[in-house]
Amino acid sequence: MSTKILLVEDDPGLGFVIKDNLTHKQYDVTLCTDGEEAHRAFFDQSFDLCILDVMLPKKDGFSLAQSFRSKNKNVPILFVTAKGLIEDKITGFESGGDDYIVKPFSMEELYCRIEVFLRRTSIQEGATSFSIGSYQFDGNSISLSHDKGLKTLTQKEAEVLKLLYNNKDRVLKREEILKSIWGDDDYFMGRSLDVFISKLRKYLKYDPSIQIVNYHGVGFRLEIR
Amino acid sequence: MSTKILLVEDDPGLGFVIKDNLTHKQYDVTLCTDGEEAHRAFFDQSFDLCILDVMLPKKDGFSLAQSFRSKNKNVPILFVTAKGLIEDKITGFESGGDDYIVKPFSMEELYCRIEVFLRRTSIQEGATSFSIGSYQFDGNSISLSHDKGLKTLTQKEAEVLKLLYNNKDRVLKREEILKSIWGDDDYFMGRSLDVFISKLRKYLKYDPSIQIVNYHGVGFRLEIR
DNA sequence: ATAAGTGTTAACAACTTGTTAAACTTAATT
DNA sequence: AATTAAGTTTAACAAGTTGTTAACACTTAT
Repeated sequence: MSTKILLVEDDPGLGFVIKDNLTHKQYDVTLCTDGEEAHRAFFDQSFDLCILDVMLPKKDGFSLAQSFRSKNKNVPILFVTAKGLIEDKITGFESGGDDYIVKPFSMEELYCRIEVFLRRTSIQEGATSFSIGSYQFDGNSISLSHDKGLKTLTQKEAEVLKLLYNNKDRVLKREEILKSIWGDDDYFMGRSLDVFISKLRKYLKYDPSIQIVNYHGVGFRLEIR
Repeated sequence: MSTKILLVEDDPGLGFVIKDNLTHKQYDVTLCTDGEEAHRAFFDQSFDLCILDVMLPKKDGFSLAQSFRSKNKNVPILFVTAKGLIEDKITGFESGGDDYIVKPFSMEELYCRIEVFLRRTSIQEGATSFSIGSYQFDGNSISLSHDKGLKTLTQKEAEVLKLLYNNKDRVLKREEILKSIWGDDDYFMGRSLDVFISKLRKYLKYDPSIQIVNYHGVGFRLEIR
């Protein structure tokens, strides 16, 4: 299934060009030319990514984004802005995963941004329930079950475990984990992460084929043999 | 070690302001006011990112970028352009990882771009893997594998090996290696480098067609026959 | 022949990580 | 409003890893 993109752009010419280009790149693009139409589309369907022009006729991109968030806290939103009303608002909004692009931009640039953006968020998403060795993680009750018993994880324990699981094929840099879960990266957050790794190892100790391996000075990798 | 940025901007006032701002953000900025100076700096040291004004007195930003690429095919370059000569040329250049920013821009915006940019390239970098003779280097787990076994390298060992590999067609000056990996160049760092070369040779000894050759008084070159 | 540059090893200092426990924060309950 | 409880962060210390330095042997250039 292809990636669904909601594109909101009031200039019909530009909107068409962008949609056309992205469609050729195999994205499934829905184009809306005003805020209300976009609102309906968003609450009607589900999208992997939204591209919002900040300056729209009735409802501006920011308030639109705000209402999107009430349905889905995680949709990545890429704002399109003209020079001028840039950062103050954008950085203020900054719902974590969002990004922006300044007009005029090339299609190539837009395409790059989208790719980077989707990769970034897909890393975080991934499966919500999964089996890991002889354990079973249920993303709904955020609990780990095993013959030996069931342990309900805390929110953060679950986030760390999910992130590790969704990247079990590679080494996650400490910085990546911290930015992704703690939102920032300082010495104490780093120590906090170590505490969580320590806890997770304890929870997972009944299956020695599961190892959270440290790469000194780099980060961690979940290995399941 | 902080991120090294080469900033090329002919307007001394603007150049100073940008440098000053970025310096406060903990970047290590080298400012050049013309193309020739920039060229020297680039071939003398090594940078994590270049910010090039497109309109420069003698040599314009694009041809400068082209010559930068002859030394290093991977440096991310952020072009600064004035309104007008934007996309056609830029998209034409399109060396993959490059980006551009339109004047006038705010420091905040520049800062955002740099961050996104560096994050993008650092994610790609980590995954650098290559085969070297009968060895395989995995940039993710920073390990060297061979029939004879697997050796996980340290961060610095991996950095030195990667640098050598990426420049296997030429002699790397000691100074270049030191500035690039140690960030500076003094007697003891030089001795430290020798220790690392020694270690790498030991790790690579099972394939005699791989040689780290010393060029007396100059530097090293990785040769794979 | 001499001085400067390089190869190698090993000891030590600096830093990173693992772990436990105490301190703090927040939200719910009495 | 005070008490409890759960979750997270900070502190402390032990253990492990890495980078630098010093020392000495060897090589290259003058």
